[in-house]
Amino acid sequence: MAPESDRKPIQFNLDPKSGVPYYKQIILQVEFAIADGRFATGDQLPTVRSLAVDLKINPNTVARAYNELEIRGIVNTQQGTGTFISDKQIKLTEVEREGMLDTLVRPLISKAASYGFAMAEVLDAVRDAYKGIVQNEEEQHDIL
Amino acid sequence: MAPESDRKPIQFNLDPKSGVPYYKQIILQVEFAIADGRFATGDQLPTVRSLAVDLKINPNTVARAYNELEIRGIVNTQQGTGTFISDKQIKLTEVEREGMLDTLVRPLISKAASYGFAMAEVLDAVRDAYKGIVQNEEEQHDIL
DNA sequence: TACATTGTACTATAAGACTAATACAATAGG
DNA sequence: CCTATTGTATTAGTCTTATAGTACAATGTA
Repeated sequence: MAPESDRKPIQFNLDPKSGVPYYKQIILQVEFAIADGRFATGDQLPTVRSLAVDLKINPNTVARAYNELEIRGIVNTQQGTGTFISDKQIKLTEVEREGMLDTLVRPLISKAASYGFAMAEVLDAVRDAYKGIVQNEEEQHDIL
Repeated sequence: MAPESDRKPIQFNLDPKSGVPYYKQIILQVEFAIADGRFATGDQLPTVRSLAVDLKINPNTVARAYNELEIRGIVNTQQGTGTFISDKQIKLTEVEREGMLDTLVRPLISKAASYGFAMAEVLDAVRDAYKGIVQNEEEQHDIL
């Protein structure tokens, strides 16, 4: 067989000492890989079993991560076939998008403000973080 | 001038169904009250016991919340006296501040990006959230 | 000192989170 | 159809979290 041996298969790795549960580490790595372009629409994720073997954990743990990703609409999964990055990168209404953003941003702001961070500082930090992500992108000019 | 007794004592309330643990709800409410000016430097928080009675929970749960707040440097606590909003609103070095912000911002960005939110959208959301907070402020050190 | 007020320590327990073992079910392809 | 491959379901074990009960210790003040 000529599998995807020529495509860099994306390196997952787990840090058992981090305190962050395995399934969450997987979710984060997938999210991040999408964000910086290492995963694109339609790409197949490693199979539940292969990734489980690779990471030396139980398949169920991988499955759980994939499941949450599917619930969030980030991946599509089909039994017998595999799990793939969602074609229609999240289908939310504008209202839902706003709400989602608010949900993500609000706790951050609450904490940042009580720590005395000025709005400008937070804005800069956000810009910096995005800069780090966009470095790998090529034809994703306007995410807007 | 208004002594503490007729200053609105800040209304705490808990939502048992939210899934968010009590002690975290208390922490968040204190953080938020600081952020929007309802708590200012030097203010005394309700005593462990009084708040426990008020919320109908165990004093230890309140104590835990106050403890975490103290660890973060947000309040000062003295046995026999009470718990107070920290005078020196967090004493972090610049390096620590940067690291802290990064820690707060990074997960947000990772998620926002994988949901397809553009940087500009996130920036707007941050501005909006800060606007909501600043409404109550008056002569508070300018958040720039 | 005496005492009321404040936070703290220790312990117990119930609930939930996390992972794994194992067996099941759907799909693709010969 | 078979069968290998994929994800799924069920169950259980272990650990951590969250809260409470109860007793202790420090502080301020008369």
